[in-house]
Amino acid sequence: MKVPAPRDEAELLARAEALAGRRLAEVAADHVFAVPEHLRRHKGWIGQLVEAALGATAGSRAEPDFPHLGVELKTLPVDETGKVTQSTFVCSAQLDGSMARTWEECWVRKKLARVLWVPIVGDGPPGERLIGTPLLWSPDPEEDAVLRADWEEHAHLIGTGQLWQVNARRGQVLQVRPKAANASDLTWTLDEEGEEVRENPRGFYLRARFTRGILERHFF
DNA sequence: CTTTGATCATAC
DNA sequence: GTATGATCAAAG
Repeated sequence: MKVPAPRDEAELLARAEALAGRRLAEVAADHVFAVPEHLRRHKGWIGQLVEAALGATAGSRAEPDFPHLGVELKTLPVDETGKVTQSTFVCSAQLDGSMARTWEECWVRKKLARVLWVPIVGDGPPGERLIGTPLLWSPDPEEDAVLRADWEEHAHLIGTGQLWQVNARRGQVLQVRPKAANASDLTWTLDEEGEEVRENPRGFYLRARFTRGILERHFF
């Protein structure tokens, strides 16, 4: 079943709400997706399935899932009580000096400007997991402020060649972690002297605490 | 139980 | 190599 792109936010949200309560195996059957026994070798399976079910324009392009709506789709793994259990990847970090200089123009802020969060309940076999109640969200002023503070700290260190000081312990809600096929995957970055050196690619992630707070504030 | 650092699949 | 989609698994 091929789903056309949603016309507007209301249609997108309505579709997502219609999926709530369904098992992933049912949704997969509708869209001719094979259901893996576990996600060990299929880590992006849930996200891709939900994209198909909602009519996202799939692909590896650097734009929102719904370009005409400016909406990004993120699945959120939660336990039976609705608590988010994992961090959420936002975007990769530009280590080569081409990173945005201000929060206003950075990728993190653009990506998080409008997000459709779709909770996925359970950690058992993927097909048995349930789709939860979706939430169409934008950061409120407090959330934007804390994200900005974290981003500016990371951006400053990366921009001044101090990547070695950046690890996952930094950032209240936005952290920087490896993002690669494996630890031997290297990209170029600049050290403190401006010399090109090889480093592991990194990405920006939202701590589970942050996304947990978003769901709690809206549903409890 | 939670978090950090590492890893998996796929398209281009 | 870059991007998309994330979860795994060891360590705290």
